[in-house]
Amino acid sequence: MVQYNNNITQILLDWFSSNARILPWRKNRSAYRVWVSEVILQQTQVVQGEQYFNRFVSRFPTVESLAIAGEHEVLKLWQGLGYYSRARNMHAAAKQVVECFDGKFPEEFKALKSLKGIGDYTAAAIASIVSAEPVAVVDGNVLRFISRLFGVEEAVDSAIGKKIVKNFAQSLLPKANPGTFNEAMMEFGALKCVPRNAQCDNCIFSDVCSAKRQNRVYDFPVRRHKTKVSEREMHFLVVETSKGIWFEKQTSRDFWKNMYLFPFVDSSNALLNGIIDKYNVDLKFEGELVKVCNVNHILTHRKVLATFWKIEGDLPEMHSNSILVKVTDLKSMEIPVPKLIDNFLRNYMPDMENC
DNA sequence: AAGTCGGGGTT
DNA sequence: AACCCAGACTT
Repeated sequence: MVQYNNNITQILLDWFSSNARILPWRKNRSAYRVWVSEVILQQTQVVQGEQYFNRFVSRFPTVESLAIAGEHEVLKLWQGLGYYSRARNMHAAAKQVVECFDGKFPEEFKALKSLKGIGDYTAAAIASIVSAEPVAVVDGNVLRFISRLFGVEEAVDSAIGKKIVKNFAQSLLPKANPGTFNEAMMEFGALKCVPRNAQCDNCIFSDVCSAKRQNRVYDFPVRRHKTKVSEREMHFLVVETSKGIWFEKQTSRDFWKNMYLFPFVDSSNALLNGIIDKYNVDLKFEGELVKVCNVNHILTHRKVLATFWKIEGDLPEMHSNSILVKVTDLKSMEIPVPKLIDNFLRNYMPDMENC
């Protein structure tokens, strides 16, 4: 078995040495840069994350520069990438590094896990790649690759199933350059051992792969969890005042936390009074309430049924979470907004300029 | 252990 | 439509 595993390890390393993609975080390596790349790539594909990585390290080349930035600027750089808690946690972690680690980014698994937003996967990735700590990573690619290779029948979205995969991955991990091997497993899962239309013909593991030998490649990885998608009605009010459009920062436990939205309520019944009550503002409106459009915005666990309304008015007093943005500044504004709002601004605000 | 959190791509 | 992506946090 040991010899068997050594062969698998070496075959994968050989494959990686001639098939590794050239990616921006694979040069000028540092714990900081690897950290940025790993967090961006959480639940995010490489092609989507690449440009975000370049912009992020260009604006924040060091952990200190990130720590002293304002959160809204960090979120603005993250805009469009989703899972915005990653950006908020990174900002908090940067401050932790400055305060608790004297500004030097930690490189050991245990220390890394003490930072906000760094769990088992990210700590193992950074520790193995930067300081050659022999800890195996388990991400979506590894779950698929290992569960197929060894025919893991246990559900990988259970604690026991994940542990089984982790143990297999750890058993394959070489003591020399464990980070390279971790990257190789993920690269193989991303390029060859893909979810559908896996490239099993001429696969370098076709003779040893349990799933392939059983002709059950797509039975793995076993998952039991099925995602439930709930619907959520949101009625946004676009208030055009003489000083600009009214935006509100999401501060509740609701999603899109700390991003900016138009003020909204869940029901169109008594919309204006609902807004006035919810945000406790003295909104002086004039003219008619006009429905601009309906938009169905699909998220992973939610279907947002959005309706955008507009009205002209004025806000005599504003609280700290309110902001007015001039119509002419909308396209270059500094406040972070989710994709739903960004799409609305790009698709419908030109019409409003003509109103 | 289960629920929550975005957005884009593939099939 | 359903599933997946270099997952982590809260309850």
